[in-house]
Amino acid sequence: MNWRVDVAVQTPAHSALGDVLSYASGAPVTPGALVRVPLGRREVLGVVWSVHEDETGAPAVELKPVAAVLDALAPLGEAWRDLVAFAARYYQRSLGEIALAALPPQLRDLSATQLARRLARKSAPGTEADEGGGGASPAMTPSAEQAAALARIEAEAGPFLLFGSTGSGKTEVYLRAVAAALDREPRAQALVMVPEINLTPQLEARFKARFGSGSVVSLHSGMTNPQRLASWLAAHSGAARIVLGTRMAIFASMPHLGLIVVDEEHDPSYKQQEGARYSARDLAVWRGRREGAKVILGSATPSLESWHQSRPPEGDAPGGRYARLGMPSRISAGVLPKVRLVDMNLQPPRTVLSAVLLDAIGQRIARGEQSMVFLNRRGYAPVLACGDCGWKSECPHCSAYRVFHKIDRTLRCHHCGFTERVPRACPACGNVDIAPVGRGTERLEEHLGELFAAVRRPDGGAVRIARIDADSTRKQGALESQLAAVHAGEVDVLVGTQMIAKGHDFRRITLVAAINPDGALFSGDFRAPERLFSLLMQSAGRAGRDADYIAAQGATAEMWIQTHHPQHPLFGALKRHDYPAFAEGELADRAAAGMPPFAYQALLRADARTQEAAQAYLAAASAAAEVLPGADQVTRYPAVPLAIQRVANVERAQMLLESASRAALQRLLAHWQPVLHELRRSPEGKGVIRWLVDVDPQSI
DNA sequence: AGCACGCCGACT
DNA sequence: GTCGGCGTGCTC
Repeated sequence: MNWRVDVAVQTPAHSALGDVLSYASGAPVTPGALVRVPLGRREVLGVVWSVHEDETGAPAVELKPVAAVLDALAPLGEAWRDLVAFAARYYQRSLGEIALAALPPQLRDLSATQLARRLARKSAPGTEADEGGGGASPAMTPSAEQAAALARIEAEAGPFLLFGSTGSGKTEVYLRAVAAALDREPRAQALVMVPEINLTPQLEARFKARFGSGSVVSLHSGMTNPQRLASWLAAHSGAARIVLGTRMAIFASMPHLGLIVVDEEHDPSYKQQEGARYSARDLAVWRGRREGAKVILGSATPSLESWHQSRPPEGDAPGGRYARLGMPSRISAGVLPKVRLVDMNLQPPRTVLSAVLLDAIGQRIARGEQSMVFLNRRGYAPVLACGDCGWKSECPHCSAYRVFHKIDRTLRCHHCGFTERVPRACPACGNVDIAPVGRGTERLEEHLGELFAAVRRPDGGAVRIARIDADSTRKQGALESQLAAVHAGEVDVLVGTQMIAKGHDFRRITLVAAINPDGALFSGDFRAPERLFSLLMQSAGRAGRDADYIAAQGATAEMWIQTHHPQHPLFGALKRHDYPAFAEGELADRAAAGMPPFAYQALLRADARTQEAAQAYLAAASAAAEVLPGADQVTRYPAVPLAIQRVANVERAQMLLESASRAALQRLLAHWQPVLHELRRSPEGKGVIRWLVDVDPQSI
């Protein structure tokens, strides 16, 4: 008897190959099994998607046989395959691309015997770590708010939006919800996701302290391939009861999944920005429903999508699909920091740091407290310019300026990476008087150093200023050691990008300042205010985390914001720490303008040698979409260049699709896919390097 | 995506 | 005379 085995292999999103490739097998193979199959001249890893009995015996086309079945490993479950299939369909990618990306990379290079050997070694006695559960650290008594949230999580199906301000103890709720889920069923597993790799170590420590280290594994791209494989295998076998990870972890194979937690669910990093552009948060909700696992989305500043989805019923209008659990009180520090706005219109022109803010920082230094100054732009200056001829440090390959990095005297393009030494004189006219324009964290650090040069700390020492951004933390372990220095009190003023605003628990910081956040207020990107509000709330949350310290010092934690628009409603809501008010305002605007979450969007992007070629492709694609199913309910906007039109000598253009009906948009996209593929081969597709579809784009 | 084949410039 | 540039084409 012969079988035809349909296998998902890593075929690119827009190759002419179908979703699955068929192979011959002399024995039946279980769907979900991992196999090695010949593809062209090489042999690749694949996932068996379906198996058909081949009754004819003599097939029309000769199929190549399956090379090997990795039968040491249990086949991937139906629920996992459904998740992969859904993600592939929804985000317009090939099945194999998602399926293979969801597996640990090392699995691709392992033969059947190598894998079997590895698994045998893993299950050998002596390698088992301590059992989870028993060595659990004692938990504190939950607050009334935490207890109420947990009771609803226990009683209702969810999904839940846990809306808790910074310091309200969301992590304790996660820990207890995980404990409850694991107790409910002896084999149950929990998946806990965080937005950034940097945030995994402290969370991992808390979970290991509570549940024992043997049952907790991590899954993120900062791990080595062998580590990732080990974690993945532990999750797949059920040995790991708890998986902590970044967005990639949403595809972890967890046969007994009972709970999914998405911490900081509003964070943009849950949306993958290259390759398959999936949202791990949205997939978490889908996966939870498919597998009967509870889902908890947690945030102090939820995404407007989740906030809207969790709206309570009002009059005869039904509520959203999520249950909203509010935890407004801050337990780790008595009061939220006081928000102070500095009206920069009243400051001398071109002021970087206002006198009042400098004074406030100076007072902190005098008291031995720490301050954090935050500017979302790394480098010394965003542009270098010639005063004589008007030359600017443009990148020759991109439509952007190269950033001046004084520390190594380079001009660096933050888009394509092109780096040169800073010229001694203007490359255009030879003038030696070329000057930095604007400021980044490097320059701010230098500037603060000059301003506080004469100031002494209480112990008589000089003021210590440190900077944390992508440049200062490039080396392995650099972030950890710099954070440790801040914690140890070895820093008085910390300068940094948004990297320092996220999650890190600085105990001794009593002042946080945003130097220049105005850019996002009137940005073309409709989500910019939402991101700014969230960032400022999170930054504010960094101040005064150590309640005992604050109380003992009689200090007040403060969040300072320098702005030219102190009357802006965003700042009004921020002053009151009133996310709901901010959200209602934004949602009203979005509803009026017919934007998400009241509409669904997708982008078609084309990259080409010339802008004309990119736009011609998009225009042809738009014209072809006219007659497709769903087109009558989908608005197609004209093709436009991207904000940064050219990167690494590639011209980029995009086109927005929008619909009040997610189904209609999906229908159109599904029918569009083959057309887009074909169009690339036609004259209209001449010069197009690549195209891609981004469903539910993060920014447009 | 890989990995081939295939047809035109500067080097041992 | 070869090494190698990346343009098109194919992979069950």
